[in-house]
Amino acid sequence: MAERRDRHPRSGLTRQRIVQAAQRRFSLDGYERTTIRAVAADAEIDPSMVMRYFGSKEGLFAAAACFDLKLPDLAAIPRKERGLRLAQHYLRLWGRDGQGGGLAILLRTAATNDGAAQRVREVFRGQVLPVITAAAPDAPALRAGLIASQLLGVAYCRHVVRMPALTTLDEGILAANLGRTIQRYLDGPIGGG
Amino acid sequence: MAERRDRHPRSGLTRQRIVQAAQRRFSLDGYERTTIRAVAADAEIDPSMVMRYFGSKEGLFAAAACFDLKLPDLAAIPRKERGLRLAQHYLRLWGRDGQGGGLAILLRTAATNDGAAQRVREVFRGQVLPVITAAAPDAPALRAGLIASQLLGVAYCRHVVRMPALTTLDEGILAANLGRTIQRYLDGPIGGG
DNA sequence: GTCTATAATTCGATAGAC
DNA sequence: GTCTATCGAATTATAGAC
Repeated sequence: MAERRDRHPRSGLTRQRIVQAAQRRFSLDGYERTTIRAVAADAEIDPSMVMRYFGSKEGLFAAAACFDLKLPDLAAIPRKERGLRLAQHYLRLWGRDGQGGGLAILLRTAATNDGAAQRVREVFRGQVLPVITAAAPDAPALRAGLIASQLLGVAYCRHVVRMPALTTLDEGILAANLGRTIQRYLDGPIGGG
Repeated sequence: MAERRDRHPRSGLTRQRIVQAAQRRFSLDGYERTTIRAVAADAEIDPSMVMRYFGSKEGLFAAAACFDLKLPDLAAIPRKERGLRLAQHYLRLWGRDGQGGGLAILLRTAATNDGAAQRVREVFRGQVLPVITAAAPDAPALRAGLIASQLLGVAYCRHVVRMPALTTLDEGILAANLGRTIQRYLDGPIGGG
């Protein structure tokens, strides 16, 4: 169904370019400052085409903001290495472009858009929590919440606020420190004492 | 100079009410979604008064977003208690209203406003970094950066995204876990190994 | 499928009466 | 000091020609 080039151009390519441009804009500017006009200009098509394909600005955002953390199965990783591996996976996910394959969209947009904040909660509940629960059946929500707070905080400092103390940091050193923290959140003592 | 009530009302009270309303709006809605009209409505005055007092929307934001972390002097705290004390101080700063005495303004607004992001960097450089440097002269920027990432991440998850895993959490347990993490970021091994 | 033109809002900012 | 009225610009969204 994706092979036919006769008759209608099938619009798949245009749609893809709009989504890519939208991801760039949303991740750099957030929801309200991103305009359909700017997205259309980036995609080199007419603004009204965006409306035709996605109905509204919210529809465009929904199409641009579906993401997958691709978290590894912790059961397949030696117990003592899980923290470091999670940290490395997370940092690699963000890559060097600072967009995190689109993760910056949620991180930035969730600050002012309720729909995006809900998406972040869904990603946590649907992707992070199950993985942590499988590895640490006791108090998984607490452990997962602590891990999420540390990892989201790192992304916030590096890619949203762009603190020099974090952006100029060697990624190996950062991974090692985050790894130790996450390791303790994973299997360390967690109770009130 | 604050005693005279004759002649002009001196405007101090009106100004104060505008700033309070602006802090509420900015912290709840972020920068772009906050309108001067809405701030004026909350303050129960005319929108044009906001312009008269603060010149522009940016001027209003600048007046509403000057904050002080009031960090304690770590030298006066026993070495082993510093992490926990910092965590407790930070959580208390946010209080139970979830606005953090205005801290939510920066946290939320920095996501889409460059000026606010710069403010956050200044708060880090001017308030956090010096305190950490005094307590941990080796690699203070790295240690301070890690601490900031964990604490900003907690605030982001609790008060911006409102993750249930963090919002329903007992504050004592949260403080204990953050305290241990910060303590290691403060005086633990930090290098690449 | 693509683009032009424009409707309908909304907002920041200004001018000026009182 | 305070408020009414309004300008000018920008935005989302729609209607319709090609």
